[in-house]
Amino acid sequence: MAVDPDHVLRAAAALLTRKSTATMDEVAKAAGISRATLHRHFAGRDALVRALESLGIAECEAALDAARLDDGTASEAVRRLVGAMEPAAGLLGFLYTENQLFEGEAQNPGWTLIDERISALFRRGQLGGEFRIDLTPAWLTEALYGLMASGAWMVQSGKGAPRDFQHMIVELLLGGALRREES
Amino acid sequence: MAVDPDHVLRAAAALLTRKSTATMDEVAKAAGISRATLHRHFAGRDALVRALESLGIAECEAALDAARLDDGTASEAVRRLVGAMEPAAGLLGFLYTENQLFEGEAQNPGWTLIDERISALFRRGQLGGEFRIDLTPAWLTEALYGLMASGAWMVQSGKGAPRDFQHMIVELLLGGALRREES
DNA sequence: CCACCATGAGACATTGATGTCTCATATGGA
DNA sequence: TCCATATGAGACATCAATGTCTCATGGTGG
Repeated sequence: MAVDPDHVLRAAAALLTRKSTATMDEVAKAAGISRATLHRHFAGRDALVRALESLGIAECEAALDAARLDDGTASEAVRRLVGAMEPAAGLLGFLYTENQLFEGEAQNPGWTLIDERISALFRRGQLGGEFRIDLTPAWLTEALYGLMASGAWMVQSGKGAPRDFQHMIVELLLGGALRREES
Repeated sequence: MAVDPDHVLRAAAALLTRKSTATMDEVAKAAGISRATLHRHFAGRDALVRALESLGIAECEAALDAARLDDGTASEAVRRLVGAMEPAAGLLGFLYTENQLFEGEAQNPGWTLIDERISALFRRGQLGGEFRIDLTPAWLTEALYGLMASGAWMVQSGKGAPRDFQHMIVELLLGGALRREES
């Protein structure tokens, strides 16, 4: 009888990931509940998006924890991170574009934390001589987001296989497109 | 007296790039004309977006032509392409996200042409032994879009300098984050 | 079995954007 | 100068989404 708010959020995320302009009615249908009930749990579209943002932040942090960014080489950590974030990639893409609208409003500080943890990973790789130093950690972080969004889009549109997601992103992000002799 | 439709389009592109949900009223104000006049030139929001899409396609094709993708090494061609597309990167980012809404409707065939030209460039690099072959041209193309969108976002939000745009994208796309002995 | 409570369905007003219309004005050309 | 045309300003109806409300229902716990 009782609606599971988490299930509703996941359904909303799945729908809004594909169609970011879906109405509350469509979200409710996607979650298998009525619009009235949806509105009882989330006071409005803003509240829903904020809840999705919190969910996205939580999943990112869980992925960051699971990836153990301080263990092993930075490259291995990046690979683990991409793999751990794959399930949340679609949601991340939605929030990534959606947050550009919140111009005036303050950005959720959770993102800053996440940015800093990922930037720290790239910085660790640079200090350890593993990563090149002419690309800033901030850019590498942003590029990781962009590549994950592109990867999620490719998988979602059927242009790429889900099993290639991690490989595509990590290989391009770390190795680049150029063919190397040594490898 | 006569309104320059191209000027209106550029103003609309500049605004919608920053705020993709801007109303027709805001677009009109940004272009310095009244909403009535805006509506006289573009029969509605759909028509406006379609016109922007045509503009984006035209600018992309112009950039592709200017970059002379068949000349020199593929790497050099990629570098020229990114530089040539930089002015249109913001508009591209807008259309890239906006077009995800056109689910049912057919995608403008112009994009397919552009995709194919860029894919062909990456394929040329692979056949010439310049690019690695474990990353598909389709993925490299998509990644290029994603990185350009991220780069445009960084520049636009003030987190990155415009003069670094081309370098950031090309170096990451081609060389990757890993430090190389040979270079 | 009964009371309770969450839900579903739908009506309703509100809001914001849109598209259309009219009219006054100003600009440019004949 | 005079006319044609494009524009600006604003009124107006329409539409879609939203938020709120009521009421009936069905499942659950006591």
